[in-house]
Amino acid sequence: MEKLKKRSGCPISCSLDIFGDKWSLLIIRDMMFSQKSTYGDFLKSAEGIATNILASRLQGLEENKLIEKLEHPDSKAKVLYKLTQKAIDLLPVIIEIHLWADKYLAIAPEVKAMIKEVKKEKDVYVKRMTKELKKQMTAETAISNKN
Amino acid sequence: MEKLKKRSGCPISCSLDIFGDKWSLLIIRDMMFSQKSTYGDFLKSAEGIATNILASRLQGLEENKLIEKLEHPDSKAKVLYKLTQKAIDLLPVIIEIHLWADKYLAIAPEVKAMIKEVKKEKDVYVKRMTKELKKQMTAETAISNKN
DNA sequence: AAATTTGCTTGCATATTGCAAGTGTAAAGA
DNA sequence: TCTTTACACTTGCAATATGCAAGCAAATTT
Repeated sequence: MEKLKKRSGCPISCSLDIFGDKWSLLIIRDMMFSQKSTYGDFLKSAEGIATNILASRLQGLEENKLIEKLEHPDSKAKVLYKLTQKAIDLLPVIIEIHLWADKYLAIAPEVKAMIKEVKKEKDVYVKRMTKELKKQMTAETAISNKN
Repeated sequence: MEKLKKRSGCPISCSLDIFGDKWSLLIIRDMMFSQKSTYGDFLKSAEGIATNILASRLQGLEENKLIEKLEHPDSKAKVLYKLTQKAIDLLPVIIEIHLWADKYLAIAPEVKAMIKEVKKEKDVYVKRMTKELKKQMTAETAISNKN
């Protein structure tokens, strides 16, 4: 259980209160770029998140309306996590981090193709990707509405 | 003392390893937008960082070459912290966070003017601001070179 | 010479993280 | 049907990080 404390009215501070940790943006990244959508999917990611931390981050993201829990079409045992528009709109932030990292850090070769594409036409890329994510978003309905 | 562990080759993950916490970006924000440059300045910020945390974050930022320690022109008792180009190039990330926060969070009225300006002409704003920060950057010389 | 400013460090209580193991329900296999 | 297995967590506990208050040394001011 995390507290929804607001340290100030600063937009950066408020934003960091929501996703300013080492894991939240990685979950969103997985959902945006790797079509991951279940608890098990997130556990498989390279960084190796602990199960309890994943649970707590998913809860935080849901509380902050960045993700929604859906019933999985394949099985009742599974839970399908979906990005909200609020999270999709973090794409520009995530893209800018990519560009910065590309400039200053040593990054894995497999992501360089995407970054190259972004560098060519950033706005076009963001718009296209946003549209695509929105399409995925509107595909199913939430179970949390049933409560 | 923080460890420089890299969880993966992902640009987001690597970036979060550097500034993915609740304080680092706030220090950079203070240096970018409020001309803060000393330890005492950072302590005065609205969010209320603890002295030991501030010291540890400044050290981390320096280790990651986002800031440099300079001797303060006014006094030997003071230390002047300065942004590097690497940190200045985080401006687009910070701007995008502002835009996202403006859309989804309740933010203080005093920052709305700046956001409005950004929304009008983002690229122009970023370029102008970057130039200005760079000008400030090239004004003094580092003391860490003396070691 | 004494008091104050400045930039930290130190000690300690509390909170968060990470790891390993366990739990409950649903689905799949025998 | 009975038994595994899959899945999404929860729990306990050790390790680490954070937050608060106090302390401290060097530089500056009074």
